[in-house]
Amino acid sequence: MRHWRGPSDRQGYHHGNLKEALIEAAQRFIAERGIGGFTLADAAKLVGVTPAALYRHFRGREALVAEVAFRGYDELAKRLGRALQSEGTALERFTRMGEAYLAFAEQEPGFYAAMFSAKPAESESCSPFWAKAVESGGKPAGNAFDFLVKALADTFPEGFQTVDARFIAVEVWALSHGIATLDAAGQLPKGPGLPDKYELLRAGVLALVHGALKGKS
Amino acid sequence: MRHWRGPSDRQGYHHGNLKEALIEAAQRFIAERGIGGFTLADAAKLVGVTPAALYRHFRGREALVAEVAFRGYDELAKRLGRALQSEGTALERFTRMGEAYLAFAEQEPGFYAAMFSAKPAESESCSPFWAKAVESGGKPAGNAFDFLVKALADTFPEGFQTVDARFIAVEVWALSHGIATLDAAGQLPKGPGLPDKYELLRAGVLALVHGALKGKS
DNA sequence: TGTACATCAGTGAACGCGCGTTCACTGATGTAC
DNA sequence: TGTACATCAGTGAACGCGCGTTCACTGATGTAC
Repeated sequence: MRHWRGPSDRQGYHHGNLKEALIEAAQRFIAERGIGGFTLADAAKLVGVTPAALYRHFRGREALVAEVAFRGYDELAKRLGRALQSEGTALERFTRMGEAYLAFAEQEPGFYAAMFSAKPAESESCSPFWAKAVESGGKPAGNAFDFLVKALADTFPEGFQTVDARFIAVEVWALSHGIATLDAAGQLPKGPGLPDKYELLRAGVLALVHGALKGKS
Repeated sequence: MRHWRGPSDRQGYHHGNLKEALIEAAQRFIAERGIGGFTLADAAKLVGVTPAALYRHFRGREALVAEVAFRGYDELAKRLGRALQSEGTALERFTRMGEAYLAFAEQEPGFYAAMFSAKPAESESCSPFWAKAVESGGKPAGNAFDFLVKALADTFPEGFQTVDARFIAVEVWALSHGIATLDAAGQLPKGPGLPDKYELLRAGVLALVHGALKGKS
Protein backbone atom coordinates (compact mmCIF):
# COMPACT_ATOMS: atom_id res chain seq x y z
CA MET A 1 0.00 0.00 0.00
CA ARG A 2 1.38 3.32 -1.03
CA HIS A 3 1.59 6.03 1.50
CA TRP A 4 -0.41 9.20 1.44
CA ARG A 5 1.93 12.14 1.36
CA GLY A 6 -0.35 15.11 0.92
CA PRO A 7 -3.33 16.42 -1.00
CA SER A 8 -1.33 16.95 -4.18
CA ASP A 9 -0.06 13.41 -4.05
CA ARG A 10 -3.32 11.93 -5.27
CA GLN A 11 -2.48 10.23 -8.51
CA GLY A 12 -4.60 7.27 -9.29
CA TYR A 13 -7.90 5.75 -8.53
CA HIS A 14 -7.04 4.82 -4.97
CA HIS A 15 -6.41 7.26 -2.21
CA GLY A 16 -4.15 5.17 -0.09
CA ASN A 17 -4.95 6.51 3.34
CA LEU A 18 -8.53 7.61 3.11
CA LYS A 19 -9.71 6.58 6.55
CA GLU A 20 -7.11 8.59 8.40
CA ALA A 21 -7.51 11.53 6.04
CA LEU A 22 -11.27 11.59 6.62
CA ILE A 23 -10.84 11.50 10.38
CA GLU A 24 -8.42 14.38 10.14
CA ALA A 25 -10.77 16.36 7.92
CA ALA A 26 -13.71 15.71 10.24
CA GLN A 27 -11.67 16.82 13.22
CA ARG A 28 -10.78 20.02 11.43
CA PHE A 29 -14.34 20.86 10.37
CA ILE A 30 -15.77 20.03 13.78
CA ALA A 31 -13.22 22.44 15.21
CA GLU A 32 -14.25 25.16 12.78
CA ARG A 33 -18.02 24.71 12.71
CA GLY A 34 -18.95 22.54 15.64
CA ILE A 35 -20.45 19.08 15.66
CA GLY A 36 -23.68 20.27 14.08
CA GLY A 37 -21.97 22.22 11.32
CA PHE A 38 -19.79 19.40 10.17
CA THR A 39 -20.88 17.63 6.99
CA LEU A 40 -19.70 14.50 5.24
CA ALA A 41 -19.76 16.28 1.91
CA ASP A 42 -17.24 18.87 3.06
CA ALA A 43 -14.94 16.29 4.56
CA ALA A 44 -15.00 14.24 1.36
CA LYS A 45 -14.37 17.29 -0.78
CA LEU A 46 -11.44 18.42 1.34
CA VAL A 47 -9.85 15.01 1.04
CA GLY A 48 -10.55 14.95 -2.70
CA VAL A 49 -12.94 12.07 -2.82
CA THR A 50 -16.58 11.35 -3.57
CA PRO A 51 -18.87 11.41 -0.52
CA ALA A 52 -19.81 7.83 -1.23
CA ALA A 53 -16.22 6.70 -0.75
CA LEU A 54 -16.66 7.39 2.93
CA TYR A 55 -18.90 4.38 3.30
CA ARG A 56 -16.03 2.02 2.57
CA HIS A 57 -14.60 3.02 5.94
CA PHE A 58 -17.46 4.17 8.14
CA ARG A 59 -21.05 3.14 8.64
CA GLY A 60 -22.10 6.75 8.32
CA ARG A 61 -21.76 10.20 9.70
CA GLU A 62 -22.31 9.26 13.30
CA ALA A 63 -19.62 6.59 13.15
CA LEU A 64 -17.09 9.07 11.81
CA VAL A 65 -17.82 11.55 14.59
CA ALA A 66 -17.60 8.74 17.13
CA GLU A 67 -14.22 7.76 15.76
CA VAL A 68 -13.01 11.34 16.12
CA ALA A 69 -14.21 11.34 19.72
CA PHE A 70 -12.47 8.04 20.35
CA ARG A 71 -9.20 9.35 18.99
CA GLY A 72 -9.66 12.39 21.16
CA TYR A 73 -10.04 10.38 24.34
CA ASP A 74 -6.96 8.44 23.37
CA GLU A 75 -4.91 11.54 22.65
CA LEU A 76 -6.00 13.28 25.83
CA ALA A 77 -5.15 10.25 27.93
CA LYS A 78 -1.76 10.08 26.22
CA ARG A 79 -1.01 13.72 26.95
CA LEU A 80 -2.09 13.47 30.57
CA GLY A 81 -0.08 10.27 30.96
CA ARG A 82 2.97 11.99 29.49
CA ALA A 83 2.60 14.91 31.91
CA LEU A 84 2.19 12.49 34.77
CA GLN A 85 5.47 10.81 33.88
CA SER A 86 7.41 13.97 33.14
CA GLU A 87 10.29 15.32 35.19
CA GLY A 88 10.19 17.45 38.30
CA THR A 89 8.44 17.21 41.61
CA ALA A 90 5.07 15.58 41.99
CA LEU A 91 3.44 18.97 42.34
CA GLU A 92 5.11 20.21 39.17
CA ARG A 93 3.89 17.18 37.26
CA PHE A 94 0.41 17.60 38.63
CA THR A 95 0.38 21.23 37.56
CA ARG A 96 1.63 20.15 34.17
CA MET A 97 -1.34 17.85 33.81
CA GLY A 98 -3.70 20.75 34.28
CA GLU A 99 -1.85 22.76 31.67
CA ALA A 100 -1.91 19.78 29.34
CA TYR A 101 -5.68 19.49 29.72
CA LEU A 102 -6.32 23.13 28.90
CA ALA A 103 -3.81 23.05 26.06
CA PHE A 104 -5.49 19.99 24.61
CA ALA A 105 -8.89 21.66 24.68
CA GLU A 106 -7.45 24.76 23.04
CA GLN A 107 -5.27 23.09 20.42
CA GLU A 108 -7.68 20.31 19.54
CA PRO A 109 -11.14 21.87 19.68
CA GLY A 110 -12.34 19.31 17.13
CA PHE A 111 -11.43 16.47 19.43
CA TYR A 112 -12.79 18.25 22.46
CA ALA A 113 -16.13 19.08 20.86
CA ALA A 114 -16.56 15.53 19.58
CA MET A 115 -15.80 14.15 23.04
CA PHE A 116 -17.91 16.40 25.16
CA SER A 117 -20.67 17.94 23.08
CA ALA A 118 -23.97 17.07 24.70
CA LYS A 119 -25.53 14.13 22.98
CA PRO A 120 -29.20 14.32 22.08
CA ALA A 121 -31.13 12.85 24.96
CA GLU A 122 -30.36 9.15 24.87
CA SER A 123 -30.00 6.95 27.87
CA GLU A 124 -27.13 7.45 30.24
CA SER A 125 -24.01 7.21 28.13
CA CYS A 126 -20.92 6.31 30.06
CA SER A 127 -17.90 8.43 29.46
CA PRO A 128 -14.67 7.10 28.00
CA PHE A 129 -12.98 9.75 30.08
CA TRP A 130 -13.43 7.78 33.25
CA ALA A 131 -14.79 4.43 32.07
CA LYS A 132 -12.86 1.23 32.60
CA ALA A 133 -9.52 1.30 30.82
CA VAL A 134 -9.78 0.94 27.08
CA GLU A 135 -7.64 -1.61 25.33
CA SER A 136 -5.53 0.03 22.70
CA GLY A 137 -3.64 -2.31 20.41
CA GLY A 138 -3.30 -5.01 23.05
CA LYS A 139 -1.75 -2.96 25.83
CA PRO A 140 -4.20 -1.59 28.39
CA ALA A 141 -4.22 2.17 28.09
CA GLY A 142 -5.19 3.99 31.23
CA ASN A 143 -8.14 6.30 30.96
CA ALA A 144 -7.71 9.97 31.63
CA PHE A 145 -9.61 9.91 34.88
CA ASP A 146 -7.40 7.20 36.35
CA PHE A 147 -4.35 9.26 35.48
CA LEU A 148 -5.87 12.11 37.37
CA VAL A 149 -6.57 10.03 40.46
CA LYS A 150 -3.07 8.61 40.31
CA ALA A 151 -1.56 12.06 40.01
CA LEU A 152 -3.45 13.18 43.08
CA ALA A 153 -2.20 10.20 45.05
CA ASP A 154 1.39 10.86 43.88
CA THR A 155 1.32 14.54 44.52
CA PHE A 156 -0.19 14.39 47.95
CA PRO A 157 1.12 11.14 49.40
CA GLU A 158 0.00 12.15 52.87
CA GLY A 159 -3.29 11.17 51.40
CA PHE A 160 -6.83 12.28 51.72
CA GLN A 161 -8.03 11.47 55.16
CA THR A 162 -11.76 11.75 55.07
CA VAL A 163 -12.28 12.23 51.36
CA ASP A 164 -12.20 9.82 48.47
CA ALA A 165 -9.49 10.90 46.04
CA ARG A 166 -11.99 10.32 43.24
CA PHE A 167 -14.15 13.02 44.77
CA ILE A 168 -11.35 15.53 44.33
CA ALA A 169 -10.53 14.18 40.90
CA VAL A 170 -14.08 14.91 39.78
CA GLU A 171 -13.86 18.41 41.22
CA VAL A 172 -10.60 19.08 39.44
CA TRP A 173 -11.92 17.67 36.21
CA ALA A 174 -15.14 19.71 36.41
CA LEU A 175 -13.16 22.88 37.03
CA SER A 176 -10.85 22.12 34.12
CA HIS A 177 -13.78 21.36 31.86
CA GLY A 178 -15.61 24.49 32.91
CA ILE A 179 -12.62 26.71 32.27
CA ALA A 180 -11.89 25.02 28.94
CA THR A 181 -15.44 25.29 27.62
CA LEU A 182 -16.06 28.84 28.81
CA ASP A 183 -12.81 29.84 27.19
CA ALA A 184 -13.70 28.05 23.96
CA ALA A 185 -17.02 29.89 23.90
CA GLY A 186 -15.20 33.17 24.42
CA GLN A 187 -17.07 33.69 27.67
CA LEU A 188 -14.21 33.87 30.13
CA PRO A 189 -13.94 37.44 31.44
CA LYS A 190 -10.62 38.91 30.46
CA GLY A 191 -9.06 42.11 31.58
CA PRO A 192 -6.54 43.77 33.83
CA GLY A 193 -6.44 42.09 37.20
CA LEU A 194 -8.00 38.92 35.89
CA PRO A 195 -5.79 35.88 35.43
CA ASP A 196 -5.49 33.82 32.29
CA LYS A 197 -7.02 30.38 32.23
CA TYR A 198 -3.84 28.57 33.17
CA GLU A 199 -3.43 30.62 36.32
CA LEU A 200 -7.12 30.19 36.98
CA LEU A 201 -6.86 26.41 36.88
CA ARG A 202 -3.64 26.26 38.85
CA ALA A 203 -4.95 28.35 41.72
CA GLY A 204 -8.33 26.64 41.69
CA VAL A 205 -6.88 23.16 41.76
CA LEU A 206 -4.55 24.01 44.63
CA ALA A 207 -7.47 25.37 46.62
CA LEU A 208 -9.58 22.30 45.89
CA VAL A 209 -6.85 19.89 46.91
CA HIS A 210 -5.80 21.75 50.05
CA GLY A 211 -9.40 22.12 51.05
CA ALA A 212 -9.80 18.37 50.78
CA LEU A 213 -6.58 17.54 52.60
CA LYS A 214 -7.91 19.23 55.68
CA GLY A 215 -10.99 17.07 55.52
CA LYS A 216 -14.51 17.95 54.57
CA SER A 217 -15.90 20.88 56.45
CA MET B 1 -55.82 41.29 21.95
CA ARG B 2 -57.21 37.93 22.97
CA HIS B 3 -55.16 35.79 25.22
CA TRP B 4 -53.60 32.52 24.26
CA ARG B 5 -54.87 29.83 26.56
CA GLY B 6 -53.46 26.65 25.08
CA PRO B 7 -52.94 24.78 21.83
CA SER B 8 -56.63 23.87 21.52
CA ASP B 9 -57.64 27.46 21.91
CA ARG B 10 -56.65 28.36 18.38
CA GLN B 11 -59.87 29.50 16.76
CA GLY B 12 -59.38 32.03 14.10
CA TYR B 13 -56.87 33.39 11.74
CA HIS B 14 -54.74 35.06 14.35
CA HIS B 15 -52.79 33.28 16.97
CA GLY B 16 -52.74 35.96 19.61
CA ASN B 17 -49.50 35.20 21.35
CA LEU B 18 -47.32 33.73 18.66
CA LYS B 19 -44.01 35.29 19.61
CA GLU B 20 -44.03 33.94 23.14
CA ALA B 21 -45.33 30.59 21.97
CA LEU B 22 -42.51 30.28 19.44
CA ILE B 23 -39.89 31.12 22.02
CA GLU B 24 -41.32 28.50 24.31
CA ALA B 25 -41.37 25.91 21.54
CA ALA B 26 -37.81 26.72 20.53
CA GLN B 27 -36.67 26.43 24.11
CA ARG B 28 -38.31 23.03 24.35
CA PHE B 29 -36.83 21.66 21.14
CA ILE B 30 -33.37 22.99 21.93
CA ALA B 31 -33.63 21.17 25.24
CA GLU B 32 -34.62 17.94 23.51
CA ARG B 33 -32.36 17.99 20.46
CA GLY B 34 -29.70 20.58 21.07
CA ILE B 35 -29.07 23.83 19.25
CA GLY B 36 -28.16 22.07 16.03
CA GLY B 37 -31.16 19.79 16.07
CA PHE B 38 -33.69 22.55 16.52
CA THR B 39 -35.65 23.53 13.41
CA LEU B 40 -38.02 26.36 12.65
CA ALA B 41 -40.39 23.95 10.94
CA ASP B 42 -40.85 21.90 14.09
CA ALA B 43 -41.36 24.93 16.27
CA ALA B 44 -43.99 26.30 13.90
CA LYS B 45 -45.77 22.97 13.68
CA LEU B 46 -45.86 22.57 17.44
CA VAL B 47 -47.41 25.98 17.81
CA GLY B 48 -49.87 25.26 15.00
CA VAL B 49 -48.71 27.82 12.53
CA THR B 50 -47.07 28.03 9.12
CA PRO B 51 -43.26 28.33 9.22
CA ALA B 52 -43.55 31.60 7.35
CA ALA B 53 -45.52 33.14 10.21
CA LEU B 54 -42.34 33.12 12.23
CA TYR B 55 -40.93 35.93 10.13
CA ARG B 56 -43.53 38.37 11.44
CA HIS B 57 -41.74 38.19 14.78
CA PHE B 58 -38.14 37.21 14.12
CA ARG B 59 -35.60 37.98 11.44
CA GLY B 60 -34.85 34.30 11.15
CA ARG B 61 -33.69 31.22 12.90
CA GLU B 62 -30.65 32.80 14.48
CA ALA B 63 -32.68 35.63 15.95
CA LEU B 64 -35.08 33.18 17.57
CA VAL B 65 -32.25 31.24 19.17
CA ALA B 66 -30.67 34.50 20.32
CA GLU B 67 -33.95 35.50 21.93
CA VAL B 68 -34.10 32.20 23.78
CA ALA B 69 -30.55 32.79 25.02
CA PHE B 70 -31.46 36.31 26.10
CA ARG B 71 -34.45 35.08 28.08
CA GLY B 72 -32.17 32.48 29.61
CA TYR B 73 -29.67 35.05 30.83
CA ASP B 74 -32.53 37.02 32.26
CA GLU B 75 -34.09 34.07 34.02
CA LEU B 76 -30.77 32.89 35.42
CA ALA B 77 -29.94 36.33 36.76
CA LYS B 78 -33.41 36.48 38.33
CA ARG B 79 -32.97 33.15 40.06
CA LEU B 80 -29.52 34.01 41.34
CA GLY B 81 -30.76 37.38 42.51
CA ARG B 82 -33.64 35.71 44.32
CA ALA B 83 -31.28 33.31 46.07
CA LEU B 84 -29.02 36.18 46.99
CA GLN B 85 -31.93 37.97 48.66
CA SER B 86 -33.41 34.93 50.35
CA GLU B 87 -33.49 34.30 54.06
CA GLY B 88 -30.82 32.85 56.28
CA THR B 89 -27.17 33.53 56.88
CA ALA B 90 -24.92 34.87 54.17
CA LEU B 91 -23.31 31.47 53.77
CA GLU B 92 -26.69 29.80 53.41
CA ARG B 93 -27.70 32.26 50.71
CA PHE B 94 -24.42 31.78 48.94
CA THR B 95 -24.89 28.03 48.97
CA ARG B 96 -28.40 28.52 47.70
CA MET B 97 -27.05 30.43 44.73
CA GLY B 98 -24.94 27.47 43.76
CA GLU B 99 -27.94 25.18 44.01
CA ALA B 100 -29.98 27.61 41.98
CA TYR B 101 -27.36 27.61 39.24
CA LEU B 102 -27.25 23.84 38.95
CA ALA B 103 -31.01 23.60 39.18
CA PHE B 104 -31.39 26.14 36.40
CA ALA B 105 -29.04 24.21 34.13
CA GLU B 106 -30.93 21.00 34.88
CA GLN B 107 -34.47 22.32 34.66
CA GLU B 108 -33.93 24.62 31.71
CA PRO B 109 -31.52 22.81 29.42
CA GLY B 110 -32.96 24.69 26.47
CA PHE B 111 -32.02 28.01 28.01
CA TYR B 112 -28.66 26.73 29.11
CA ALA B 113 -27.74 25.29 25.73
CA ALA B 114 -28.79 28.46 23.93
CA MET B 115 -26.72 30.54 26.33
CA PHE B 116 -23.54 28.56 26.40
CA SER B 117 -23.28 26.39 23.31
CA ALA B 118 -20.06 27.28 21.56
CA LYS B 119 -20.70 29.63 18.73
CA PRO B 120 -19.08 28.89 15.37
CA ALA B 121 -15.78 30.70 15.30
CA GLU B 122 -16.69 34.35 15.10
CA SER B 123 -14.80 37.11 16.75
CA GLU B 124 -14.72 37.36 20.51
CA SER B 125 -18.31 37.45 21.59
CA CYS B 126 -18.86 39.05 24.95
CA SER B 127 -20.97 37.17 27.40
CA PRO B 128 -24.25 38.52 28.76
CA PHE B 129 -23.44 36.50 31.85
CA TRP B 130 -20.90 39.03 33.02
CA ALA B 131 -21.21 41.91 30.58
CA LYS B 132 -22.29 45.34 31.72
CA ALA B 133 -25.72 45.27 33.29
CA VAL B 134 -28.55 44.84 30.84
CA GLU B 135 -31.48 47.18 31.00
CA SER B 136 -34.70 45.28 31.44
CA GLY B 137 -37.84 47.26 31.08
CA GLY B 138 -36.25 50.47 32.29
CA LYS B 139 -34.85 49.26 35.57
CA PRO B 140 -31.23 48.16 35.44
CA ALA B 141 -31.11 44.42 36.04
CA GLY B 142 -27.92 43.12 37.52
CA ASN B 143 -26.11 40.51 35.52
CA ALA B 144 -25.52 37.09 36.95
CA PHE B 145 -21.82 37.59 37.41
CA ASP B 146 -22.30 40.72 39.47
CA PHE B 147 -24.69 38.85 41.72
CA LEU B 148 -22.00 36.28 42.24
CA VAL B 149 -19.36 38.87 43.15
CA LYS B 150 -21.81 40.55 45.50
CA ALA B 151 -22.64 37.26 47.16
CA LEU B 152 -18.98 36.59 47.75
CA ALA B 153 -18.52 40.00 49.32
CA ASP B 154 -21.60 39.48 51.51
CA THR B 155 -20.71 36.01 52.60
CA PHE B 156 -17.13 36.70 53.46
CA PRO B 157 -17.15 40.28 54.71
CA GLU B 158 -13.66 39.89 56.11
CA GLY B 159 -12.83 40.24 52.50
CA PHE B 160 -10.28 38.88 50.16
CA GLN B 161 -6.94 40.23 51.14
CA THR B 162 -4.67 39.58 48.23
CA VAL B 163 -7.15 38.31 45.70
CA ASP B 164 -9.67 40.10 43.56
CA ALA B 165 -13.15 38.83 44.40
CA ARG B 166 -13.81 38.61 40.68
CA PHE B 167 -11.03 36.07 40.45
CA ILE B 168 -12.86 33.79 42.84
CA ALA B 169 -16.16 34.51 41.15
CA VAL B 170 -14.76 33.24 37.88
CA GLU B 171 -13.45 30.14 39.59
CA VAL B 172 -16.80 29.45 41.17
CA TRP B 173 -18.61 30.06 37.93
CA ALA B 174 -16.26 27.81 35.96
CA LEU B 175 -16.70 25.01 38.48
CA SER B 176 -20.48 25.41 38.37
CA HIS B 177 -20.47 25.43 34.60
CA GLY B 178 -18.21 22.41 34.43
CA ILE B 179 -20.38 20.40 36.79
CA ALA B 180 -23.57 21.46 35.02
CA THR B 181 -22.34 20.61 31.52
CA LEU B 182 -20.70 17.33 32.46
CA ASP B 183 -23.90 16.34 34.21
CA ALA B 184 -26.00 17.36 31.23
CA ALA B 185 -23.80 15.25 28.96
CA GLY B 186 -24.23 12.31 31.33
CA GLN B 187 -20.50 12.27 31.93
CA LEU B 188 -20.35 12.83 35.68
CA PRO B 189 -19.18 9.66 37.36
CA LYS B 190 -21.86 8.32 39.64
CA GLY B 191 -21.66 5.58 42.15
CA PRO B 192 -21.34 4.65 45.78
CA GLY B 193 -18.95 6.94 47.57
CA LEU B 194 -19.29 9.63 44.95
CA PRO B 195 -21.31 12.71 45.78
CA ASP B 196 -24.13 14.14 43.73
CA LYS B 197 -23.56 17.33 41.82
CA TYR B 198 -24.99 19.60 44.51
CA GLU B 199 -22.60 18.26 47.11
CA LEU B 200 -19.82 18.45 44.55
CA LEU B 201 -20.43 22.12 43.97
CA ARG B 202 -20.94 22.99 47.63
CA ALA B 203 -17.69 21.38 48.74
CA GLY B 204 -15.75 22.73 45.77
CA VAL B 205 -16.93 26.27 46.25
CA LEU B 206 -16.09 26.24 49.94
CA ALA B 207 -12.59 25.02 49.15
CA LEU B 208 -12.12 27.68 46.47
CA VAL B 209 -13.27 30.46 48.73
CA HIS B 210 -11.34 29.37 51.79
CA GLY B 211 -8.25 28.88 49.69
CA ALA B 212 -8.57 32.44 48.50
CA LEU B 213 -9.26 33.91 51.91
CA LYS B 214 -5.87 32.77 53.07
CA GLY B 215 -4.29 34.59 50.16
CA LYS B 216 -2.74 33.23 47.02
CA SER B 217 -0.13 30.60 47.60
C1' DT C 1 -74.90 51.35 16.70
C1' DG C 2 -73.36 50.60 12.02
C1' DT C 3 -70.20 50.93 8.28
C1' DA C 4 -65.79 51.76 5.72
C1' DC C 5 -61.26 51.18 6.00
C1' DA C 6 -56.30 50.67 7.37
C1' DT C 7 -53.43 47.53 9.62
C1' DC C 8 -50.98 43.57 9.95
C1' DA C 9 -50.65 38.67 11.59
C1' DG C 10 -51.46 34.92 9.36
C1' DT C 11 -51.59 31.53 4.84
C1' DG C 12 -49.90 28.35 1.35
C1' DA C 13 -47.23 27.51 -2.40
C1' DA C 14 -42.87 27.64 -4.07
C1' DC C 15 -37.77 28.23 -4.24
C1' DG C 16 -33.03 26.56 -4.23
C1' DC C 17 -30.07 24.10 -1.61
C1' DG C 18 -27.29 20.73 0.42
C1' DC C 19 -27.62 17.01 3.14
C1' DG C 20 -26.79 11.63 4.12
C1' DT C 21 -27.18 7.60 1.81
C1' DT C 22 -27.79 3.89 -2.05
C1' DC C 23 -26.37 1.55 -6.06
C1' DA C 24 -24.39 -0.54 -10.02
C1' DC C 25 -20.15 0.31 -11.86
C1' DT C 26 -15.01 0.60 -12.77
C1' DG C 27 -10.36 0.39 -12.64
C1' DA C 28 -6.07 0.06 -9.79
C1' DT C 29 -3.69 -3.20 -6.91
C1' DG C 30 -1.54 -7.37 -5.39
C1' DT C 31 -1.22 -12.35 -5.83
C1' DA C 32 -1.07 -17.12 -7.78
C1' DC C 33 0.82 -19.68 -11.15
C1' DT D 1 9.28 -12.25 -15.65
C1' DG D 2 4.70 -12.32 -17.57
C1' DT D 3 -0.16 -13.12 -17.44
C1' DA D 4 -4.90 -14.06 -15.54
C1' DC D 5 -7.66 -13.06 -12.05
C1' DA D 6 -9.87 -11.89 -7.49
C1' DT D 7 -10.27 -8.13 -4.53
C1' DC D 8 -11.99 -4.00 -3.16
C1' DA D 9 -11.38 1.13 -2.81
C1' DG D 10 -12.95 4.29 -5.50
C1' DT D 11 -16.68 6.71 -8.99
C1' DG D 12 -20.73 9.28 -10.42
C1' DA D 13 -25.39 9.61 -10.80
C1' DA D 14 -29.41 9.57 -8.41
C1' DC D 15 -32.70 9.43 -4.44
C1' DG D 16 -35.82 11.48 -1.08
C1' DC D 17 -35.87 14.66 2.30
C1' DG D 18 -36.36 18.62 5.06
C1' DC D 19 -34.40 22.74 5.73
C1' DG D 20 -34.67 28.25 5.94
C1' DT D 21 -36.56 31.72 3.44
C1' DT D 22 -39.50 34.56 -0.08
C1' DC D 23 -43.68 36.19 -1.86
C1' DA D 24 -48.17 37.68 -3.13
C1' DC D 25 -52.17 36.91 -0.82
C1' DT D 26 -56.10 36.95 2.66
C1' DG D 27 -58.94 37.63 6.29
C1' DA D 28 -59.47 38.95 11.25
C1' DT D 29 -59.07 42.95 14.16
C1' DG D 30 -59.61 47.51 15.90
C1' DT D 31 -60.62 52.29 14.90
C1' DA D 32 -62.62 56.57 12.85
C1' DC D 33 -66.60 58.63 11.67
